[in-house]
Amino acid sequence: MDTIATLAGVSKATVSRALRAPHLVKESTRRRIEQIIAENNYVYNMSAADFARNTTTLIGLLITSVQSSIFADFIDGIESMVRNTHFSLLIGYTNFDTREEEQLVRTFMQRNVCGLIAVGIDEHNADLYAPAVKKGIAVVNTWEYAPEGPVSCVGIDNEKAAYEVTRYLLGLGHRRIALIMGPYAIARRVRRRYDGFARALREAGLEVNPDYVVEKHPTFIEGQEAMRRLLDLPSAPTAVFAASDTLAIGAMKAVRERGLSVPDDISIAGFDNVDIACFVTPSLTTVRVPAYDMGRLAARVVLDTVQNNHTGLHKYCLDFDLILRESCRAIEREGGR
Amino acid sequence: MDTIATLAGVSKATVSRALRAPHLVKESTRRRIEQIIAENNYVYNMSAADFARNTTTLIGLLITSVQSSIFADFIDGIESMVRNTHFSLLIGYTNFDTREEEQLVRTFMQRNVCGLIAVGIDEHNADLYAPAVKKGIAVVNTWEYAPEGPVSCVGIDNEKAAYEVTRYLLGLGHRRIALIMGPYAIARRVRRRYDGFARALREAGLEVNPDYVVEKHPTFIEGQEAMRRLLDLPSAPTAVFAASDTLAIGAMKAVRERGLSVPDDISIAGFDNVDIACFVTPSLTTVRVPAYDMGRLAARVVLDTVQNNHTGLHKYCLDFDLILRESCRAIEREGGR
DNA sequence: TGGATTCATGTAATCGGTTTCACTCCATGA
DNA sequence: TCATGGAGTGAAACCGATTACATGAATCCA
Repeated sequence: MDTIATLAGVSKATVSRALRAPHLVKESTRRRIEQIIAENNYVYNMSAADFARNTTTLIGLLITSVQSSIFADFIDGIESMVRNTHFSLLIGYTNFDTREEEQLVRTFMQRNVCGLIAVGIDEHNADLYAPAVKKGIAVVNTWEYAPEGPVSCVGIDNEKAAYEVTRYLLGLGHRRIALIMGPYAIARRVRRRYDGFARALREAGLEVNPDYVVEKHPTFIEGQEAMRRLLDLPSAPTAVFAASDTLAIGAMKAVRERGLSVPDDISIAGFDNVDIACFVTPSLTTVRVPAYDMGRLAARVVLDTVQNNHTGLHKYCLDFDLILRESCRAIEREGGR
Repeated sequence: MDTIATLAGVSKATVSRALRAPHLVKESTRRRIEQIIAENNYVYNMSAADFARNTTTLIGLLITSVQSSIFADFIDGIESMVRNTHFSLLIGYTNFDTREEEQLVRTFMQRNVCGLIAVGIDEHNADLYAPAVKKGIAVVNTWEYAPEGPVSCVGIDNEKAAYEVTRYLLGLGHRRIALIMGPYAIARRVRRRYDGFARALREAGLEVNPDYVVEKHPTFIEGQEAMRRLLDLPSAPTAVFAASDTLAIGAMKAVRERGLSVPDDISIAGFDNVDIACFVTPSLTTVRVPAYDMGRLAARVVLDTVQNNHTGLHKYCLDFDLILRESCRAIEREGGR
């Protein structure tokens, strides 16, 4: 930059301004500087700038893993906001492990990120993010709408969504309804889905049968395993609410391998509406989670906070949709089994 | 750090060494420093360190998008190597767009990354990475094994894989074989798959029918569209090689919606072996691409180069496997249609 | 026992931007 | 005509680590 300054016959202060605050520099000067920069293929040193300004244009993302495809949508959304800005995205996996999460937050703090986007900041790890908040970093939690939480959030009402799915299954006449979900302890969003499921049953005068609640990591294989276990029960469920499409699709396979049919013998509903949901047979009844929009909005909250110095918390609750397809059917024979 | 130094009764040079090169500091001193750091919740300023050392511990990743699930595996692999190191992963989407790629490389250079991992550095954009190579950044191309390329690479022999799939379909008696693939111009790995497909046909005394080659972006929907087009042909193919599982699964839906059966009426083979491939009905015959290992290895090449100052190019060719499942079948009726 | 070597640490320059403050110049309006 | 103010720019301090070099102490070997 010193070289550029000399060549342009100005001070490096002016060069710096020409790049970061062009409105402070005379039009002609700015153009001269830009030309000289282009001619001398000078590379702006963002590390130096970050250091001098004691902040960066890095946004840290904390996510369990990108495997679940719904998370890919989410990242796409974030990326679409970040693209064409001078911000960049740092990605870190928590692997469903609080230790890793601590480690990542620490790393991101050391890297002086200007924002943090997380999937699942819960009550018990909120204080993990407290130093970041105190430092003025824009922290945004996603997936679960938590109006009372200590950080900004962009999410949906998971309890209500699960409630509505369960209500739908009840409305089809099902009484023996099982739930396959992510590990209960893992995240508030998971617990909220359980809550919604339980509330719908309760309101219908039913109890939650512990045998009908299976906790599994959201993969196809574990969905299959969960369903096998349910099918082995003396009184198998007639409907299954899988709290992710991945689990649902795995469960569908388990049903097929027993020679049974979805939805004739067992109805299955999913959650997420990933792309594949309408390409499996039967196509999957599920809840559309606006993951892409959630990502966009979360990124926007960060950019807003940073660029416009917009302090204060943002709280967004996005809509979900119940998407009815072929995998659920009204129960025909009255009286069960 | 000055504060820590004062409290510990040493110079900040010693503090710095205690953190970055512990072996240079006496055991007792190091422990005292560490304790004081813990007590005073000091946050190491990586920006400052990066600036001082004129390099970073950031690795830039250039990828089209993480949508294709196979890329999620890939990133998982990278992440698994990066985790528990002091390196971090910067992610950037190229969106199948060379402009974006240029922009990203520029940004990553400005951010002073120590390594770049890319999916698809081709002949025509190799010079885009030349400045990075010249600067000493570890650049690793992935997916396609290119022994003669100007950068390190970790990939598979896409030509051979496509050749083997096509040979397999020919071996089942198919003669009217179509190819659905990503946009031809997009990447060498795509062209190589075409080459392998064409070679197998040629060796069997067949010509590539231009109507049988459909270029689509790798999504379910575009796979469905491609298959519809093929089914509308006066002489539809009896087998389809889709150059990604996503396309294949989309194609399977198009077949079903015409009331036809996979594999009874049409055989379909995919590429990638994504998780879902064995959960669809029929399960998908495909090529296993070792995406996770590719990611791990690519990251390892970067870390090796940076940590051990290991210059020179690394070239790795990984194995693929043809995975036979239910979606392909020997043709029964001789003489076609 | 003296010289060489190694270990442990301190001193101070350095990295390349940003930003505050000061200054000049010129247009404006009373 | 002169005070005022804004636009445009420069000088220089500053950010917080790293690291080359220097120094003193301890250890080793002949």
